[in-house]
Amino acid sequence: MAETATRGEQTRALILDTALRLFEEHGYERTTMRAIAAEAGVSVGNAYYYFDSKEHLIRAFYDHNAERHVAASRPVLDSERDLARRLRGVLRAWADVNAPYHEFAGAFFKTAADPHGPMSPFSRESAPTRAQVTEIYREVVAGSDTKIPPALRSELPNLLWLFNMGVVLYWVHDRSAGTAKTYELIDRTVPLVVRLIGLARFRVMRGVLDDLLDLIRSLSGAT
Amino acid sequence: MAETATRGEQTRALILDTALRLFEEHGYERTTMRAIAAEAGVSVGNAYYYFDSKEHLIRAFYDHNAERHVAASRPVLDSERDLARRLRGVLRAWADVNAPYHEFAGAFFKTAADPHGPMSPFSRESAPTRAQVTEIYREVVAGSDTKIPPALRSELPNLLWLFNMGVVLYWVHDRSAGTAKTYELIDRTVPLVVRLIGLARFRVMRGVLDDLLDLIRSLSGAT
DNA sequence: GTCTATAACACGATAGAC
DNA sequence: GTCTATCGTGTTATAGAC
Repeated sequence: MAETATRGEQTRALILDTALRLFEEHGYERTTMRAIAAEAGVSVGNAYYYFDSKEHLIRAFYDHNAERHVAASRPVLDSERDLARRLRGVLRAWADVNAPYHEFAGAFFKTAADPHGPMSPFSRESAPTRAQVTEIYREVVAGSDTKIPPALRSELPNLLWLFNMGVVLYWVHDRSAGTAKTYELIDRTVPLVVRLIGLARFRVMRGVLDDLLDLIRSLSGAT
Repeated sequence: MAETATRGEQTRALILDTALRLFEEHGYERTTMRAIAAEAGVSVGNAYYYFDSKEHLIRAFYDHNAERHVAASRPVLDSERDLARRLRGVLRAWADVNAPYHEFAGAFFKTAADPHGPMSPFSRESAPTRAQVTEIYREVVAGSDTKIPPALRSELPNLLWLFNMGVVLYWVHDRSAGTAKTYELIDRTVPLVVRLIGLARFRVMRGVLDDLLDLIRSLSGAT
């Protein structure tokens, strides 16, 4: 593609890369905008020219990693048909992609938690990136040979995205070496989730499931 | 009890009350420590003498509201035996108690999301308050006449506390008038939860449930 | 449109005197 | 316990250069 990015794009990328590196090295809070600008060899004003705020650097990082997550999910989506393997592969891909940033992910998570802020994963500004990731889970479901109750099928990608958010929640709190516990969480919850999906066929579960889906449809859009 | 609080306790309470009032009136971010100190008639340094940081004011608020939640849950716990009614009553009590602070709860939520920060509901510093609230859910279960599978019984209070956190997550994002949607969420999820607990008796569910409980025991304590 | 340099502002937080 | 003075940092403003 375009080997030659415009000068602005280059500067923007330089500032972002520098910021991410300093965040990795010294943490988010302890990295000042002045330090980022100095290390990148630009003025503070220039950094603010490309990023409206320090938090917007996190958003750029978030969008960037969502794309890497999509790419890292490609192999398993192209090679596996079993639902559990597909889901497990995509979640592990997420953890792999984000591993280098685990140290400062807390700060990222904190700004993401601001309910009406632009960084919230539920916000309008996050909609494009959210759609991009939800699309992975649509493909996880669509490309699987596992039988899925039709009532559940359309809502399932959104539920799996929510499940992904749950894994993120555990991950940011995970202090085990190499976030081993998060990988264990993925490996052990995925079979449970798939079994629950299978259980949805049974008469006794159908009542609960239908009510749940009905509830989700009626309450979505609180933000 | 002690009609005469020490001077320190009085000053502390004065600062806290003033802060909460200003948070309600102008929001958390827009209320400065200078404004709190000025309005309370003390110096900024004195405010910091009693509260290590602005966020610690939120912690004091959180502890205070946990106590009010316990008190507000008393009536339903003393009068109802049905599990669904008890659970519903306690959750609605939480929403009632926190209603006046919904506007600035987002800021509170944001600082609570910092994984290794002292405000995280999973942190060691939060353990006493968390225990206090979990105790409500232990009582919800213990005082109920609904049949609960023994395997589930001991872990259930913790799971219900987690469920409460889920309701909080929805609540902070809820922009409906009077957070009507949150009350709807409570009213409609509680029967589902209770039905799921009942389903735990069935053979097909037992496998999933046992694995889940096993997983929880093995992964708890990631923080 | 892209970038620099410098100063200034607001606010959370701290130091040290009394 | 309480105060005043001061610091560090995110952010903005100004005034311009290429």
